[in-house]
Amino acid sequence: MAANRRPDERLRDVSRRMILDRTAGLLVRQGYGATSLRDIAQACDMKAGSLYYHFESKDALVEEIMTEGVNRVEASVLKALEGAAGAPPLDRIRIAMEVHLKTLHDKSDYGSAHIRCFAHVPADIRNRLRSNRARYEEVWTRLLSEARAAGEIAGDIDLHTLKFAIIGMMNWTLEWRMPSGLRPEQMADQFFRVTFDGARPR
Amino acid sequence: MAANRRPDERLRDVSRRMILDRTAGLLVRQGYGATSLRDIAQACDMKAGSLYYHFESKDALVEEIMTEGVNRVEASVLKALEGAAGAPPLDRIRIAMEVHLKTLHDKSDYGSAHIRCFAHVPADIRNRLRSNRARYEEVWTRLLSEARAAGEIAGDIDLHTLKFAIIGMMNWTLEWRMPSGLRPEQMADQFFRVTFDGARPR
DNA sequence: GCAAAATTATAACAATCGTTAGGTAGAAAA
DNA sequence: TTTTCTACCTAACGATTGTTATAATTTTGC
Repeated sequence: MAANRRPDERLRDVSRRMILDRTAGLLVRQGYGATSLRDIAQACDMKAGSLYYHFESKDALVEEIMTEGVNRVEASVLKALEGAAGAPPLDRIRIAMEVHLKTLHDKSDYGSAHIRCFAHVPADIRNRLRSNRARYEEVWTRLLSEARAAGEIAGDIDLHTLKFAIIGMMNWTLEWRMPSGLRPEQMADQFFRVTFDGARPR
Repeated sequence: MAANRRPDERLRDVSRRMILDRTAGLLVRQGYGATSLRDIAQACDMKAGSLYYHFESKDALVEEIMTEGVNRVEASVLKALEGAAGAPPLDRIRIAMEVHLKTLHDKSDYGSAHIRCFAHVPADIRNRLRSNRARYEEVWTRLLSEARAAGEIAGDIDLHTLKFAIIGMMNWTLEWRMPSGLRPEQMADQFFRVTFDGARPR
């Protein structure tokens, strides 16, 4: 297969990226256990054995996808926050929400694969992924701490719970099945409004 | 194995319940794909073939657990709501939150198994489970509609999004790994406060 | 165009999967 | 006691799993 590719990138890299991309899609739709190497190979127009030229094992392939899943979200959020360095804490939080949701719902499946498969992946992988998760969660811990320091969060709100509430409602959007038609920016807007202003009329 | 049992319940029922209970635990911890019938049998001090005396197939066993998962949560919530029939809409929502969280975090694993495994279970099972989910979600749709009718929810809040936000943050508590030490009632309290009053100081 | 290197295919392996048929031990019923 | 039924076991089945060694095929460098 002679795919179009820039002369400076090796076929190796193209195939490797394709395998990662398509496997991520299968992981999201079928889960870790139900996605066999033969499924993956078929999705890549290859044979199962050939995958071992690119990856040491199925688990190594899956782990790379899931690690990249968190890393992509974190990188997007951090980049957006750099662009809003001096902004008020609550604005920064709203931006982080929007970027998190946008990244989760873009056409790539890395972030979704991480969220969907985390609980079902072998224990040793899961343990290594935990540190990734923890590192990204610290971004939110920091955002919320800054908002509190600025007096923007009431004293009786537990920041730890608030962090999980925000992350939880965002990640759960992957379970939305209906044709909600809501775009990530609109979700972020609603989520921000609910979380900080409250659903009650003021 | 002659376990203690009331004379009017057959050993059949006891074993069946034990299989359901322990399989639910395995599903939560390992996922659908990684939980084999031999795993299940071992957890029940039985052999794999014997499971077919009680269940028609692995999928029938799993489906029963996951169906019961939603049904238990729904039944608990509905019962609690009956007990608070005349209460203000927002109080009823707070009660529903508390019971939902309590049921998810009690010692049985049916609800958690449903949430954890839904995305990875065979498609035909998932399709049948969808109607269960939908029926329970209607409880929340109704709760929120009543609150809006009572003027307790601001006009620019999308009820559909709010519903998923609440359910999402509650179900995501299953992913909390840390020793948060927070009891379900405290989670419910925090979630209710954030969702309806907002994290901002008033 | 030719040799070397890079990439994929082939074909099998041991292990494990869900499932089934037939057998067995013990309790209940007669 | 004898018979019947209940609950489980044994042992295997075909299919599928991740994985590997080896062979075939492209692609690249000269």
